[in-house]
Amino acid sequence: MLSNSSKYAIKAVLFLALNASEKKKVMVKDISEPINVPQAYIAKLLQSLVKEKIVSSARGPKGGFYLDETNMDHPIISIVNVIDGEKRLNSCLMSLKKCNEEKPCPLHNELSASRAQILNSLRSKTVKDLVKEVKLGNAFLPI
Amino acid sequence: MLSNSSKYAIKAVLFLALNASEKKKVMVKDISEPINVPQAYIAKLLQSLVKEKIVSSARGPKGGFYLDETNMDHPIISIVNVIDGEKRLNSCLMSLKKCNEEKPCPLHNELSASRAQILNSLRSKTVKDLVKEVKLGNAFLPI
DNA sequence: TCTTGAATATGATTTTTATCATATTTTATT
DNA sequence: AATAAAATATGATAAAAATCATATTCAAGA
Repeated sequence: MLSNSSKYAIKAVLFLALNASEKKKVMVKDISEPINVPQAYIAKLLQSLVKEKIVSSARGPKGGFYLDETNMDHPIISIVNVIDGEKRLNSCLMSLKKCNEEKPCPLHNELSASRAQILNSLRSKTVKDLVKEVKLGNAFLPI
Repeated sequence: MLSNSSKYAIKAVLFLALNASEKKKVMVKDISEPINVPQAYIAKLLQSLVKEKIVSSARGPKGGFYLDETNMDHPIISIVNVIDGEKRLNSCLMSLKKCNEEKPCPLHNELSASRAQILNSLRSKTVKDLVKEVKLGNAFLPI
């Protein structure tokens, strides 16, 4: 459903949300280690996110990555869309081209509710929402 | 969530359930075309399924693939397990190694219900169940 | 028993995804 | 201005997934 890259990207964004700020930017090597993703790899992903304004960055000394207020309000799905593209989440579980509500595939009726629920969560939950859960102690960000 | 290969395999199995029988075996080329999957590719997938007794086959003239009664009773998840391996469906959405009920990742609480629901469907619905839906006209098997 | 039609076994190729490496650009600090 | 510290751009390599090709084995029918 989600590529490895998307999962890594989500982890990195949440890590930044919890550990960085405009005052305290964090550089790639200090992100890659705690979230356990190769440095050059996460660097590339972060660059894509910066280009789409999901993440903020600054170069040079004292530079690094961080999230500003508007970054915090992005829904999780926007991360996935940047990394995996929009269509990945929209393909039928059985990848039947014609599968839809009128002509559902045999798994459609069975799975569409859960699928919709997942999409809805990814669409409605923002970075800020998830961070709040971690801060409240209802969720954790382990490796 | 499911690989292309798994989706193809499910399609092929359903196609066989609907169009083949011990009396009327269907050969690869007559499967690959209607389900729109390359012949050599689906052949390989079918071979794996035969080896695990999800699908039946016979070689030589009048040979081909088909499902017998016990084949029809397999849950859909067994197809996925053969093609993708068991762990694919069991990895955390964020691929955190330590994510579980006690230490849920920030998406866990949000998504685990839907995930469980999907797994449950794949586990409980058999080939026969899905075929029945198609025969009743509640579902369709288009390309 | 010979021929032919089918699956099967095996492995090669291509494409996609994941990963690694490095030269370039920008910016704070001296 | 010069230096050094960071991201950025670009592209190379590796691994995995998808696809293609073919020689072998088995079974039916003549």
